[in-house]
Amino acid sequence: MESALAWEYKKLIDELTQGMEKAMELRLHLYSTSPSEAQDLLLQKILSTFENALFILKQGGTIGQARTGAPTPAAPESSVSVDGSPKSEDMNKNLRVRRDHGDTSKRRKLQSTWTEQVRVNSDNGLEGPTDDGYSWRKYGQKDILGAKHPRSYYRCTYRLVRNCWATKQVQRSDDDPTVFEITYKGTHTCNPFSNAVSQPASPEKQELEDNNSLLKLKAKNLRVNTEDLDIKNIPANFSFPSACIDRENHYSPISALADENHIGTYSPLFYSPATSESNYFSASTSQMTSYVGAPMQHLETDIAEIISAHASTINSPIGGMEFLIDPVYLDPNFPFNTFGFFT
DNA sequence: TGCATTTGACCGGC
DNA sequence: GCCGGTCAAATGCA
Repeated sequence: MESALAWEYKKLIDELTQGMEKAMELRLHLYSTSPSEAQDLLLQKILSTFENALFILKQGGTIGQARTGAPTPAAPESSVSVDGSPKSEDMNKNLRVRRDHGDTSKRRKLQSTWTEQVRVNSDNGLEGPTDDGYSWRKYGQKDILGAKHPRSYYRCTYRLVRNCWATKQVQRSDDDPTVFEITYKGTHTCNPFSNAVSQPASPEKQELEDNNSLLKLKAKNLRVNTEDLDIKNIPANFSFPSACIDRENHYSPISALADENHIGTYSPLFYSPATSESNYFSASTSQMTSYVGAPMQHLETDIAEIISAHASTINSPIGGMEFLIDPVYLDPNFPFNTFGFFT
């Protein structure tokens, strides 16, 4: 009896996942023909419906708890530790200032984790898995015992400036080098509502805002990518716009990809070009930085101390909203007419 | 020059 | 003591 239920449960998830993947494919095709905003919105709603259903299933019906129960990102280790006093042993060694790993590991323990496998097509020169819509910065690589390939560690680019503690690990499969196992840890909080720092409008961003067809621009990028998928020598600097930036711009054409983080069951469809497994992500970071117009490293190192104390406070009510990036999730009172949101 | 990546060292858990 | 995960200085790149 239980096994039958389990089978039905699994079947249901499979079906929903398949439906979601097909919707994603449809979106991909749609973007190759410059979709209208209404079409895009409709697709987002379709995807959100699938996401909701999958999420509810996976959470055993405790969607509310799951959404709000996602670990609220803890504040950075404190403003003191960012530039803070080095530990004595460090002082005795090479003067490197280190953070309190204890807090980090505690936070990691609290974070939700899920894994997905992504196959890439090495024939067309794509050696890395997908750009999942977020902006990642690589912060480490390790040789793993028993693994043929090193594991790469990524964290959200906006970790400190927006207190977003999402990380992911990417490991190339031993058996099939075209398969990457991506482990996500934590959820993104780098949405527009959690702006701890108001980003100055860069010329590019202003141009985007002045240009009333941000959507078309995004679609154009998407179209370029889909075309490039069919050719070799894909421009190394191409990638999808980041969902973070999309959110910054109040637009999330790939929000479903972003939300896959909360589903983790279907394979993303968008592949980023890459030269190696260690740098295949976030080819769009420079592109995105141009949107943001903020020197991230400086923000991280210089402003982090300033904002870190406030970020948790600012973000705390937002932490539970990290699943709300799709309209379906949004509170009815959410200001859809916010500048640039679906406009 | 600014930013992302690389890489060796460090830390906590087991 | 080993190992995975993270940090941050050094390096590379546009």
